Amino acid sequence: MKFSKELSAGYLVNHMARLFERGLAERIRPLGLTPGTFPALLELWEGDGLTQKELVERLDIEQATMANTLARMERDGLVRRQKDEADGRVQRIWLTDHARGLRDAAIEAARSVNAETMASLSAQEQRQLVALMQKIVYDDKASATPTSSE
Amino acid sequence: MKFSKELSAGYLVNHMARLFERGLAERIRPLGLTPGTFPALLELWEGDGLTQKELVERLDIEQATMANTLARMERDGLVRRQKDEADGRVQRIWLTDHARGLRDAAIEAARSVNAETMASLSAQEQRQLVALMQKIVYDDKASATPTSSE
DNA sequence: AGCACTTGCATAGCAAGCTATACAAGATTA
DNA sequence: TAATCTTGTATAGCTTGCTATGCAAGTGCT
Repeated sequence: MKFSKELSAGYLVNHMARLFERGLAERIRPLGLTPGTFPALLELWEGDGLTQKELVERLDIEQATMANTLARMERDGLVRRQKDEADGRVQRIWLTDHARGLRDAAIEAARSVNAETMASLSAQEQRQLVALMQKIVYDDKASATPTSSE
Repeated sequence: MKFSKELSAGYLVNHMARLFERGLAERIRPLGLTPGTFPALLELWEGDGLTQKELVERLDIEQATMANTLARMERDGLVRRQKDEADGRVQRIWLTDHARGLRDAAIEAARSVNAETMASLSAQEQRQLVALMQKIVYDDKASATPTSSE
């Protein structure tokens, strides 16, 4: 029974994800950011005051992972967590001015990482790749929310 | 300046890699395996007695990461490390009988994860995706050995 | 032989993912 | 109202990635 890593989607996607993450880490390090905070920052830059639960749902990250990421972000002066006065369990997440100020440079960094890491593909191939990945990521999530059971 | 995570290759590839990894973890847990050992196992199943350095080069993993992964694999009875008698610095990695016996089931698990995670794509789209990822992963490595600049 | 340089691996320490579990605040219900 | 269930976060402990650093074993030079 043969199995070639060069043909395995799982193997390739892991390797590819590491390439992107290394590139991003390198580029946002000067900003004092790390890759793990990026998804949360993207959401919060769109509009903060979200709860942890909202972030978890939007990013498909485990709650415990998000709690830790937010703790690091707070430690590093990127967010503040404020108790919701209506519901004492809820912590709403607010960006600091500092985090707000990093937005443009961070997004420019992400753009350039995307461009460089995909430089071996033509523009059309890049669009194809993105479209295929979207199908997997979003269809997969949909099928994880069954209509009948649960 | 807009930036949509749904269109960002870096964001998508990270998300997709987590989907594959979760699927694989679930399926190989009954075998006592974890996803991080998989690349090394694939190489060693092809032929063991490799050095740590050889694994590092073939898998594009940092040396320290590989050292830790191999230590866990040894702890879990998957490999043995034996000093090379020609060169006292080198540790050659040998699979245990137990690890050898896991091969078929593990590869079957990987195959089924690949199939299920990509189930929202047609067979042709799956081939396309793999081809595009190969271009990025292997061209990228090539271009990291520049001929002229940098 | 003795010195510095290189090479192969290990260790420390951190980020970011996961599961399992704890716990306090709300909601429900007998 | 009191007991129980649910919900939102936090914490513990693990894996897997990374950088930086240490160190012992080879290699080369003089």
